[in-house]
Amino acid sequence: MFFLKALPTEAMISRHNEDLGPYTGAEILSVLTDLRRASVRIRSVDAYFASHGLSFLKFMILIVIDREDDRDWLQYSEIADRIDVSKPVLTRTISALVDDNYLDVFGAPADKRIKRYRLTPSGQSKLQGLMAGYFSVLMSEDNST
Amino acid sequence: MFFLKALPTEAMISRHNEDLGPYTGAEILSVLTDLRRASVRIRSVDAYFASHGLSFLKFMILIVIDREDDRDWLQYSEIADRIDVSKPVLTRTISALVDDNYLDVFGAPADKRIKRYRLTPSGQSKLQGLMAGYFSVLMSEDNST
DNA sequence: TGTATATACTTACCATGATAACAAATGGAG
DNA sequence: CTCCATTTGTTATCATGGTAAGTATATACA
Repeated sequence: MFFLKALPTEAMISRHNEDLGPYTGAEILSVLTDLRRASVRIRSVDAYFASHGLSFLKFMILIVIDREDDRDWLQYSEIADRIDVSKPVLTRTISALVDDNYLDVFGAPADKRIKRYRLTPSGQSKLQGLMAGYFSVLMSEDNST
Repeated sequence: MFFLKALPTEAMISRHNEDLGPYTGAEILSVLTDLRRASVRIRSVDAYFASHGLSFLKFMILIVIDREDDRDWLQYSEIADRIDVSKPVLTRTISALVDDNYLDVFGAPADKRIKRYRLTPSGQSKLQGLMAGYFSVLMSEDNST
């Protein structure tokens, strides 16, 4: 995600008077400000995971498996149910995690279509090593600009 | 941007006690909730522009040129100064806008390196036609999920 | 039992973001 | 004037998001 470096002023927004509908320039500016703040935060988080050889999505996949209480695995469709990303992207990203030895695949005895995934020891320690930094980056206010 | 369909509960977060640093589970959940809301909003905005044959970035480029008070054009480096996107992406996206006849290119007499861009009449009317819907989509709360 | 439908996951292809490295033109120091 | 640093914008290549359509297996029902 990218964004405007300088948000419009309230005056600039209000110039579009005819198009504002029921909203005031101040309300719109407030939403834009929130969006920009979020987009900066998302960038920091992405950069954090990239600097550790992962992506946010890869981290998400690891964490939803790890988070499961009664089992140490999830199958593809369960991961898809928990993360709002397209299936082809999920397939590709899970494959990369398997290639990197963070996940193990195994089948379901009763249904040959199903693939199940479990964290490897390497995946577990990778995930543990990322958590503190993740919370720290997630919560840190933007200092750039 | 994608995101978790169901955010972690505060209890799940608090389970990472050792890694939370100075933050409480509730504070972290609040930031995650904001991020998720922003990511949903960004998706709506992207979908709005996509349904009109543009992208948010293309819209941004048009609007920063349109917004200029004293001139009806900006040169490449000025656009780059106003939008926080990489230069190759900007080059590619501006080219697409020129190909679609929303922008005109012209040179600077004194410096052969410079390229300047101006909205075509088609670009102007496209932009005008998008504003009301943009504000509406931007401000609408999420109804899905 | 055999055929249609549904489920689980993949393949092919495209859009749009990034970085690294480059070419062309300008401008300043000697 | 010449050479070097700077400015302006592009090319090449990759990462990661999406949709449409496909394969393989399971299931339902006549």
